[in-house]
Amino acid sequence: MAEVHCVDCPLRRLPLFMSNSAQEIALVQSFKQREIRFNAGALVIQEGQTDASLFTLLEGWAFRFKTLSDGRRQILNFLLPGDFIGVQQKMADVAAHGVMALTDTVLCVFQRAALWELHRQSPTLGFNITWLTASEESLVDEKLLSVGRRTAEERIAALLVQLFHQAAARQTAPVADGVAFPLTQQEIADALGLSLVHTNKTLRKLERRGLHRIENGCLYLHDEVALKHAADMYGPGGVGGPSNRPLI
Amino acid sequence: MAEVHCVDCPLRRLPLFMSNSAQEIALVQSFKQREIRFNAGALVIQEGQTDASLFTLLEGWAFRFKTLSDGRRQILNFLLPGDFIGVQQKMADVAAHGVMALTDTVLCVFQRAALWELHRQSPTLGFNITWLTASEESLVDEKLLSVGRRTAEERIAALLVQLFHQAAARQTAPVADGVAFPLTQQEIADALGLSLVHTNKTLRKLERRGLHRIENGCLYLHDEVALKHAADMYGPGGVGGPSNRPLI
DNA sequence: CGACGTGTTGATCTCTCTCAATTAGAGTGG
DNA sequence: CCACTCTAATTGAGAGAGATCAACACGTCG
Repeated sequence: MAEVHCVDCPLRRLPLFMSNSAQEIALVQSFKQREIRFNAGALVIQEGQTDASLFTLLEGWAFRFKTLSDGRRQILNFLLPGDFIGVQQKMADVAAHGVMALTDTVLCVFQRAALWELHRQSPTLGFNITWLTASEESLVDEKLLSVGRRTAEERIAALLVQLFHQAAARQTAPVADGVAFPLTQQEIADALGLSLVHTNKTLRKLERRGLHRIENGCLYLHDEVALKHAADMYGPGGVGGPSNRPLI
Repeated sequence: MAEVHCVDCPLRRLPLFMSNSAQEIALVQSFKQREIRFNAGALVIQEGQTDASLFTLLEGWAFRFKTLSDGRRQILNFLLPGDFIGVQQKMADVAAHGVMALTDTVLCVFQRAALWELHRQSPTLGFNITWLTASEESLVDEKLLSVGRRTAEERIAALLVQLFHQAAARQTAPVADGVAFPLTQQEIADALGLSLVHTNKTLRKLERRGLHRIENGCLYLHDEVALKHAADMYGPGGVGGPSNRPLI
């Protein structure tokens, strides 16, 4: 149960993340309080909670979500190792979102003042936080385009392509040509604004057409070009391209 | 055509915005290059453009949007005076969004390096930029909930309530109990992921029920409680509540 | 005065939702 | 080892919210 020192953070070994100076790493370390584990399905942050801690996702997947009073749920985006959690809770004047663990997860917990102190003591890390926040917004933008204007088939195809790249960029041990994919169809549905049943039917249709396969919690893209075409995605479409991203 | 000095920025007189120190204002001023005007409908930033300037919206309304190859358009959020424009363009590794002027607008133009320099030279302003970015993301989150999980009627009601508060908070001269509302129904439709026709029908239904009225480019909420109820909004639901927001 | 943008309304059509039922796998307890 | 239970995936059938098509009204503007 030994906690990782930030210097030895396994995430820093991934090519996705840019390297920090020893000084920056020490600063981040000084704000780390502890690690905390959540089981799959556990609520990390409750909707409406405004005094949540700051977290960094170290292991596992989670997601941000919002719900309506009758239980309808919208998943805002998925969180993967290296993602920063809890910036909005301290800022928002509109009701905040919840965060739920999708798999068993390990999080690094930072004291609440860290957000400000990082800005104050290191402009570079402060800038990185802005970068991460803006970058997460881009993901939500993309999802809003999907949910607002794409058909069910296009939405599913877009999600598969995007998550594949997000997951691949954080994968330490490449599992053949597939990536770990722990989502249930209900979660896919809630992320895309679709019903469970229609999500299933559309997913099967794409699978029968040979574009992808989901098996034993792994996602394989058999025809990424066709998927991107089906999704009307003509950009790079993935996170983790040429440029690196900050790690706090 | 005299350009405003940041010290005399009319926006600072609004109760919505928190006050900055003279030093901070001078710093912001030092990065201001000029003002620029756009006519209604003009493209401020093109989709995919990654070298755009930074702007602050001084007068008028604009919106951020994304489109698919066949022209389907999703409006991501509306921009009102005081909003900061262009942070994502410098950060995103996914294709960026466009920005279009909704009315005739005046923008303050900042040099591109300002984003980093503000962080470097003033942790407070750097923190404010993070705040603004996170706050904008909250708006997109809320819209994603609408588009993904609310019915057409709920979406329209939610949008009316939200825009009413956003507009009211920036209004200098209160126009009776209404606020300026320059949106066409097409733009409302594109913001909510609905068709123009269905938007019109739903809008009329709410209007006939006496919940609101749109007349001569002004929006009046006749029964805000009922609208919030119709929208399934139980939080404060508005931007610009008790706490002030930064102005860059 | 005609062209154009915006708003309005009616009539279909269809994509997606809801309801219902079945299968398969993983645990659990007797 | 075998019922029993629970969750997740799957498939069919019918219903409905919202899309599309088509007309028309109204104001502005060159």
